[in-house]
This record gives sequence, C-alpha cells and structure tokens, in this order.
Amino acid sequence: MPYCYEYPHPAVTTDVAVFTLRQQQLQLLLVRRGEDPYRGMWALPGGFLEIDEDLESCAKRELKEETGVSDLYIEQLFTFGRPDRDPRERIISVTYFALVPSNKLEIRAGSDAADAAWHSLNTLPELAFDHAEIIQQAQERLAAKTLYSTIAFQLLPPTFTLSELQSVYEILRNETLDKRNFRKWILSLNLLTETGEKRMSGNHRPAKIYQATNPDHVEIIR
Amino acid sequence: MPYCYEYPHPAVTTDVAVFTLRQQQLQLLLVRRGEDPYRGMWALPGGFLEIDEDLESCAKRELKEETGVSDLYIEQLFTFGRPDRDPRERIISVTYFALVPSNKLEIRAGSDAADAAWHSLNTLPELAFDHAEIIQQAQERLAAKTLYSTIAFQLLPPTFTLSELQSVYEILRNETLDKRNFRKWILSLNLLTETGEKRMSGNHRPAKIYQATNPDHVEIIR
DNA sequence: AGTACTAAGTGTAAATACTACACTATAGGC
DNA sequence: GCCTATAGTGTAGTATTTACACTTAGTACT
Repeated sequence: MPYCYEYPHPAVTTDVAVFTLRQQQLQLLLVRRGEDPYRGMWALPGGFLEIDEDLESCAKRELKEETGVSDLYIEQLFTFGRPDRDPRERIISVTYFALVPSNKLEIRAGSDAADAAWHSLNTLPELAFDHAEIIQQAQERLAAKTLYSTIAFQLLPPTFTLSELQSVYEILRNETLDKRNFRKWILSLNLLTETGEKRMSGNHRPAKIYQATNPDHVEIIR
Repeated sequence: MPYCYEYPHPAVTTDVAVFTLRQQQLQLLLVRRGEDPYRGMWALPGGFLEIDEDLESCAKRELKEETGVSDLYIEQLFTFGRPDRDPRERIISVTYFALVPSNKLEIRAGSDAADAAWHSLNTLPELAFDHAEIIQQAQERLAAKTLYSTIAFQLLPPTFTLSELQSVYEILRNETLDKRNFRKWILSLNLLTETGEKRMSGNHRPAKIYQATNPDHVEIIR
C-alpha cells in the first residue's frame, strides 16, 4: 500500500450517462459489471480517476475502454458523494451527461466490463450503486436543455433533413409537433445551412439536407 | 502517515460562492487565507471533505466555520479538477453556489480564515487557486437562473414588498424594469401571497407585504 | 405514358403575450 | 391643510405563437 496521506482521502471516479436515439426511442448505454461489488449487474460506464488525468478525460477514457464509444458531446452533470454509496470505500463520483449521434452507436464491450449494450429508458434493468439516481438526473438535464438549447442536434449525424430533426424533438419532448410551425421556428434561429444536397429515401419527394452552422457548439436559445 | 491506499487518491474539497445584496449591489463572500499556499490572499470559503461527511454538509460546515454564515440557499455548481490547480497535491474541488438573504449577512471570521468580508463583484481582489474561474461560473449560473426561476426570492427576507422584489431583479439583471409590467408579471405567476400587513418606511403611502407561497422551493418559470 | 403512393414543402389568420406609457392614492412631516 | 415621497393601477399597440390543408416531386407499378 504505497500511497499514504496524513488525512483519509476518498477515491474519485467518473461515470457517464450516454444517450442516443435508436429505433425511434431514447436509449442509454450500460455495461454489465465484471467485478465485485454488484458483479453481473448493469451500471453506467465509468471508473477511477488517474492521478494526473483531467476529470473529463477520465470520463472519456473509461467510456472508450469499456464500450468503444468515443467522439461525442459530453458535459459535466453532478457530483455524487453520499458516504455510503459504495461498499468498498468512500467514493466521490463526478458524473457526465453525453449524447452520441445515431450514426456512431456501434459499441464493443471492453476490458473491465463484461458486456455493453443500449437499453430503452422505459425498460431499464436494476442498476448498481446509486446509478438509477444519476440516470434520473441526466434525463432531467436532457429534458430541460431540449427546451432552451440546440442540444438535440447532438443526437443527429452532421447532415440531416428537417423531418429527421423534427422527429428528434418529438421523441425528446414526447409530443407531436406541427410541421409548418416547427420549420418556421427552427429556420428562424439561423443555425442551419442547406448543403444543397437532397436525400431520396423511398418513393416520394426528396428532402433538402441541412447541417448545423456550428455543429460542435450547443447554443442557448429563446 | 497512517492513511494508505493501493492506488493514489486525490484530496477532495468543497468551495462555496456565496452571493448577497448589500448596499444595492451584488456582493460575494471571501476569506483571507491564513495558511500557505496563497497565504494572505482572498479565496472562496471552503476546505477538505471529512471522510464520513456528505458533500453539501462539508460545504455548509466550512462556510460556517470560516465566516459564521449559515441557513442559506445552496446548490451544487461544478466540480473543478485540473491536475495542477493546487500546488500541494491533486485536489478535486466540488463547488457550490449559495445565496443569503439581506437580513442574515452578519459574518465573523473563523478559525482557518484570518478574515472574512463581503466584496463587490466589480472590485474583486486577486484570488487564490482557480477561484476566479469558479466565481465566473457562479455568476453565470446566477444570471441564467434569474431568467427562468424564482431564485431571486432567496436574496430577500421571508417577507418583502413588491418594490423591494423589483429592486432585486433590477440589480441582478442590471436594467430598470417598468413597475406596472413587473407587478403584472410577478403576480401572474401565482407564487406570492399577501401577508395582510403593510410596511411604513418614510412619509409616504405604505406598501403591502408579500411572502413567497413556497419560500424554500426555487420554481422553474416561463 | 399514366396513375397511385408517400413524404416534402409551403402561407395566412386568429389568439396570445409582451411592451410602452402617466396619473391617482395614502401615508408622515411641517 | 399642504407638501413630499413612494405605492398602486389600466389600456392600446406590437410582436409572437398557434392552428390549420393543400401542392410538389419523386418512385413503383401497370
């Protein structure tokens, strides 16, 4: 036990709640735990902070190691630290909220995690630690940000049609939207540019393809 | 050095950015550091997490020990963890954002801190660690929440007049507001109840006294 | 070539919300 | 009773949001 301190130190981990849209529903990325405690149960991807590593780098590294997912939108969510939240020792978990576009959701189970899979939010399995609470809070953040930012764009590939974008909003807000009003609103924000291309997908009129003018920046709107 | 671990552990601290309204301006509570590093410089109140203590409890405890301030609105802000943010060792700081009402702003310097004082936001001294960045983020949170929640109520005593409330909004938003429109808007939210009392303060018509219907709950509005 | 099918794309009118603006009411001090 | 100071109130014009239905442009099939 070579790492000694004058006062007791908690351990620090990061955990990430990654959402995507699959099969027209919001889904969450979970890993099956390969180690005790909670061996065999589903949990958020995450793990221990290395001593010279930035918090966000840790979250991205663990996510990539355990699930193969990288290159996503990520922001800090909340830090959980109830003294009894882990049976091994005192652990502070800095949690992150992330979105992957639907064109990048191939996952592969990694070293620490026996298995990794997308789960529908309404059929989540029982979860290790306080991860159910973390997911709850991540869902609230997503719902709130949908209303006042362009975070929904992060769930789509770089180019998309207005119908596809409308569908994202409809799933996130769980209501149908009027097509004309939606298009008027989204175009009035001046955040989209036409690519000039069209997408033909079936036996009907092709749709114009758009892209976010500033794809990596989540804008605050209204 | 009796506390030993198999892997290196960072230290965890909490720091709190406490705002209040004094002298018709937004002010921030700072302590002068009594210890190295940055001895003698101003910093946010805060300190090391005890091993069986909840994060928020730690923030409140350190605040009370160093400044005497307690009984306030507090919420988690962000967790800062750049590897080089403290010269002593790796320290993760879970930061909090807090507001005290103007009737509770007596402070007294405590044990660790040589001195504690309110500072106007536009005349802040040079700050220890990355605390300027934390304050920056706290100010942004306050400005944002002013627009979509009833957080401003937390800067007033339990009972107040509509003119006093309007004044809080004017300071926070840094613009004058129309009296009639403000009153129409705030009353239409149905979050205030008249106490039936009136406040006489000077030789003019007395003002009705109101209270928040649900004073401890910050509501999301609009 | 013509017809059926499907999703893309488009405008207007009514309702609602927001903004600008000025006078009357009620207390204390003299 | 008159002065002073802040409390308290309504309305009309403007901007924003909502509700709503038909035409367009492609493919597939005959």
